[in-house]
Amino acid sequence: MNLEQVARRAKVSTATVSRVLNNASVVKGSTRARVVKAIEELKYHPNLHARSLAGGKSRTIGVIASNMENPFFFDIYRTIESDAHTRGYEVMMANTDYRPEQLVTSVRLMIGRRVAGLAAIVSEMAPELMDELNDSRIPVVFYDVGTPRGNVTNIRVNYRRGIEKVVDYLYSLGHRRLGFIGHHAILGPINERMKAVMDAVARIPSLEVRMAADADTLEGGRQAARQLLSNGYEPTAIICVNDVTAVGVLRELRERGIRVPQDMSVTGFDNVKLSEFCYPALTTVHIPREQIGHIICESLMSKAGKSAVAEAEIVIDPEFVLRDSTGPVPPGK
Amino acid sequence: MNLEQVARRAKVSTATVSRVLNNASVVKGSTRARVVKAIEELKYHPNLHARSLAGGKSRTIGVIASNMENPFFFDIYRTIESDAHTRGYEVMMANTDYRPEQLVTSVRLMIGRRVAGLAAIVSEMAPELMDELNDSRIPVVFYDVGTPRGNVTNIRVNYRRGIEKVVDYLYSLGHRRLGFIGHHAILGPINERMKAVMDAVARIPSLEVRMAADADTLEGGRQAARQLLSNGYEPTAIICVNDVTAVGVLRELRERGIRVPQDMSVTGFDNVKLSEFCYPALTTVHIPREQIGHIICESLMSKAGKSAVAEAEIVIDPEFVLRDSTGPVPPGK
DNA sequence: TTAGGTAGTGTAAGCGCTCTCACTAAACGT
DNA sequence: ACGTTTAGTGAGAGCGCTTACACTACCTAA
Repeated sequence: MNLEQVARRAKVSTATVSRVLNNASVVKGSTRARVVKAIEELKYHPNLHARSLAGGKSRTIGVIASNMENPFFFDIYRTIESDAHTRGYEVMMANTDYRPEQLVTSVRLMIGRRVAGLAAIVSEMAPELMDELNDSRIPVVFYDVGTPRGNVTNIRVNYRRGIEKVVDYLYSLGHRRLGFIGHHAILGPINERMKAVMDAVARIPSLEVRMAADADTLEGGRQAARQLLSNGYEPTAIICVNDVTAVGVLRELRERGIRVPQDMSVTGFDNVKLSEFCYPALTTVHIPREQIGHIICESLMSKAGKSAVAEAEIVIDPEFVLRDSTGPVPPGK
Repeated sequence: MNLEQVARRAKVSTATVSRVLNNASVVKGSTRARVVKAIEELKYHPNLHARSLAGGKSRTIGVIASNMENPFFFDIYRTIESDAHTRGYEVMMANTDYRPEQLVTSVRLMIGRRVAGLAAIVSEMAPELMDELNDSRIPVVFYDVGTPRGNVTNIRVNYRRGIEKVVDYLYSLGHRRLGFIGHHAILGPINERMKAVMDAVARIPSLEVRMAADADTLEGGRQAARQLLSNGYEPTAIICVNDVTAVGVLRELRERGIRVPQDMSVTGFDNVKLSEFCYPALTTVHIPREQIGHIICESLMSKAGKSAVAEAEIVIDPEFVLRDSTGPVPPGK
């Protein structure tokens, strides 16, 4: 089932069928009608591979994320998808599960598909990628990792500033022994995040912090909390790398009969919808995911034409969100 | 950057480069090494469109879901992806947001990409699709909707049975005035689900039920709860179409100072991970999402070769899961 | 010695499209 | 009457691969 069969049935050339498919206005009404009829009768579906091969373009943008299960990533993805659709682009998604090899595989897949643009919302990195991407000539946006290059734009959140806001607030409530719950992402910005926490804590001499990490899931947060609390360490507040793990932490604390926020304060990060719906609602830090999605699309789509780039690096300052999971340090602690 | 340039640099023909790319064992070691070197030096990435055009196959399977934001769909997706990868297939995802037109668009997209198999985990339907899919000759699995045909397998959950278990349990606790929270999915099985609820309730004369619906999100569940409780109707138990909306309902009840389960019982559906992590943990019905994913892959991949199908329709009986969000009807109600 | 493998490689015909260019016929201007 | 423009269509070259087939060495057996 191909163009030629449609052409034959409509008694036109393949060129004309192609014109009809691409809405070229040059086709006469009656001819167009014949072609459309043939297409429907034959239930013809153009081969997209042939199309992008011949056309040299794909009108598709690729989105790679570390963990689509976490609504943080999904929210960005959704915005990109919506923006892309309104501009007539398709979106292809890929998940890396925080695995650098999978990142490499996914990037190669996207390059192989000759995407018109590529967004990588990932925490992991593989050094060889930057070179490959650079001379693939594809417009690329990295969130959180990577370095700005010719065709590569970067968006990052001032994580350090966000953490400082959290730490300062907890300090003001009297907390001195803190815990930090991370997730497994050996390379890249999570280390930076750990470092951000360390630094934020180090600014204030009387503060103390211990860390634990597990998967970036509800269950992972719970496991990490178990780990953190298993060594006799008794923090009065737990800072979580994101909202999802924080909800896992809440669960573990409930299990142990530790009340939040009376006995223990907990903070999230991202301000995902779930953070308002869990109990208690999480004090967190808002990351403007829609804005990030829009910026990514804008950057990708505009770059698609020319190669001039307005800004190579965009930094976002996150906002502190106060809810119910934080309170004054319990008396006597 | 194409095969020919690689061939030139490695001083071989394009056929040989192609053989190397496809691991044909026929190539001599030294030749293969030259080609691999050239590929790396040129940072060559084969054009996947050309590949599947020439090869006539795509080694890609398509997955279409109503709402990837809901972990129910994502869990199935993940299983499919994992199974597919181990068999050397790629997966393409598409979201419909419960919109039938979007389903049609997505299916056409997948057909256009000549996917090796297609899984539609959707609640919506468009009648014209079944014909199109049928003579696309692509192996298809529908979850929850559609009708078995030549190349179309169906998987469905015995939703009716699941609801009956929930209703019976609530009845045994003394509940007589029920609420049902659905989501917007006008066509397809949600109506069936509404009907299943009606029927399950109708079996027991003393039972009464009212319905409300909104989006399939946390916020949607909350809105629907508001709607349900706004008319002076005072149910003692709320049955939710799934866990996500149930968590939204919990939030609204908390807001209103209605305690769960002391003042009101709430049930979910799906047994998504979140249902254990919210507070109180949800009484729900388990749908074996991994099993569903495996069945889908099995069906798609095995059918890829021959067209003989073992079973055209597979029905799964869901299991009741008792947790903390349900309790005896409050005294005096 | 020669016929017949076999291993390794090259040639070239597609795959199903898009798009440039050439062409025809009708409409126009002078 | 004639050239000139314009609208509509067709022919055919490519896009970057895969793969059937042809070919060249070299080896083996009778």
